Amino acid sequence: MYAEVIVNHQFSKLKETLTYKVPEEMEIKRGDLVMVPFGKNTKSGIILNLKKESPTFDTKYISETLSPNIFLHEWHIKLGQHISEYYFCSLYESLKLFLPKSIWKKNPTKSRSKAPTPVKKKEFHALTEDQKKIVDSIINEKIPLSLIHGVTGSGKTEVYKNLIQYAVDSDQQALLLVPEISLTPQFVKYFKGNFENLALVHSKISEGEKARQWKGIHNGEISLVIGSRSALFSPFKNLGVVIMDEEHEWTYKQEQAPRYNTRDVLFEINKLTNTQIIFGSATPSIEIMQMARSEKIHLFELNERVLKTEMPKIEIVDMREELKKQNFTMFSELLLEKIREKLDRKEQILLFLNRRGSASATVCRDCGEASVCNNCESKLTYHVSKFKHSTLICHHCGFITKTPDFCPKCQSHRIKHFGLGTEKVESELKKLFPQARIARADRDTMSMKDSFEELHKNLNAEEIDILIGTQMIAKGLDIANISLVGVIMADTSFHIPDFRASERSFQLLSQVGGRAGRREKQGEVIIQTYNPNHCVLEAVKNHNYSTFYEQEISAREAAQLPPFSKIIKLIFADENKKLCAEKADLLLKKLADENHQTFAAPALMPKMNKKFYWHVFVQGKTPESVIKKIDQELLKGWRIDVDPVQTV
DNA sequence: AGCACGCCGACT
DNA sequence: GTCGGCGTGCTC
Repeated sequence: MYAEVIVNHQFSKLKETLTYKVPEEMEIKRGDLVMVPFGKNTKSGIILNLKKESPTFDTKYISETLSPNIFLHEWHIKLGQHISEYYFCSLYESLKLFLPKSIWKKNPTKSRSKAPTPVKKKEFHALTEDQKKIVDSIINEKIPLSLIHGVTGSGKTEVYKNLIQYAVDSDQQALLLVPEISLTPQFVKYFKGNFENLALVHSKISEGEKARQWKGIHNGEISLVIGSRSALFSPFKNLGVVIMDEEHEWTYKQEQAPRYNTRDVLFEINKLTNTQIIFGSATPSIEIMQMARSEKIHLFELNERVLKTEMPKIEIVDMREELKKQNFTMFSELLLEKIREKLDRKEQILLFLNRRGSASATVCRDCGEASVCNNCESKLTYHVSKFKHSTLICHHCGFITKTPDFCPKCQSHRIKHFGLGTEKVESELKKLFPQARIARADRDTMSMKDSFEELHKNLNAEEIDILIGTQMIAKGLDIANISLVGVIMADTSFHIPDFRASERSFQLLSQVGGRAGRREKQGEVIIQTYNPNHCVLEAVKNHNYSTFYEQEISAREAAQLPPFSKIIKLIFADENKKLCAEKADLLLKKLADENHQTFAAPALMPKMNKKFYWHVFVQGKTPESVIKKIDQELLKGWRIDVDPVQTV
């Protein structure tokens, strides 16, 4: 008996599967994990097929097998094959997604499994009529793919819980996907009372624990997995339902090879296993809403908040008018007035600015020289309070330097810091409201693992009056006493030259706004901007996803952008600037195809970490066919990003 | 990517 | 004859 084994070798000339002899006494089946001799070493491999015929060349024997207990199910292999074809990676690379490194270790991990502590099941909240309708139809009509479009606070989580409960009760496994690790603890807390055999799966879990979880999920002991996108590849034995919360989040796209998109992998899982898939979001991606509107997936709407509270009242403030009123600060009169009012009423305030640091540009006022990072060719950000001395930090590579006392070019002492960031907002606020307890949440203050949970705790205990933060405070905060959200400058995300800039802005602003007035108090949102007539702001103000969607989808159709076409982005990076441009030019010439648009451009951030970046785009109905025609030699060194989430 | 193999020149 | 330098090609 011979076996075709998917081996982790990196020789492009060699086939992906190598043929090995199966020893007489060894029991092997498709999907089994084995160790095989390769050259002088032993490599790990996965059995793809078995066959009787002897090949024409010499073969070696499989040296050992990790099975029978550890193996991949048929749908894992099928999914791996799909991913490898669709995302242009090797079979081993795609199947590796299912296999934590620790699974290959021979010594069986000591089962440190705590005996499942039987918990008294918490009472389920009674579902509202709307919630119940959704749960019932998904279960009774066995709807394969659904999108729940529900406003913030409409109780999507309770719907998820009921769907998961149903799957678990019918002896199936369930998967709940969340966009970020920092959001998992609160979900775990929420679900722990009801589901004992729960595993929390994400990339930061230790290798030993991963192996233990793997076995538990594989043999069916674990019935609910909560995790980030990598949890998709848990070895479920009998998966009944997958819920993908906050469907629109970009973190669902993997940015290293294989560059898969969670949403699209779920469609494939549904095809392969009939698992029911439920997407949930208050601001669904344009792509998924288009599928819902064209009835490729079922659409459910939850338009009312469970507690019947009103949606927050949103006001747009034109900052140009503030300038005319001689107000040169970053706070409009209205925002200051509201902050005072809320502080008086002992209510909490959230201020949002999607930029950290104190100033985004440092310029010499005599010669105009600006501080630029040598590794990245981008401007350095001025930080005052991060270290003992004020510093200039590169937000791309982490380069840090002391703020110069004089201009390195002309020795002038007249150095000015322009622009603003969260750190600056914090220091200004402290001057204006010295009595208020002010906290800041951005990558500079939240380095520690559980600071987010601690922040949540402090906010709940009302130990913070004003929280200022970057997009990390936009989601996940559910604080009863927050009644005011202020967006310091909404414009930061409008002008990014990406066709999804509007969509992203809409989602971000809606999400931040949703932090206000989540309980009985009426929430208020103040959005400061220099573009008060921007169509995104209009839609955000009126909580009107539909008008935003209509506008956006027709713009996409007119420009034949996704979902009306497909984009593949090819990336080349090298320390040699000229080589990048040449490579791009060469590839572009070969890719030329009358049915597809192709173009090349340096990346928006043309140099990062000493390397220059160039992009080549292929756009059309079937861009993959154009790429498949190109010979491998030419694609050497290029990274391929199918359905890129960023096109700059 | 290593590593063996083999072909050729230099040297005891 | 034989030692070693490096170019070539193989890894089931």
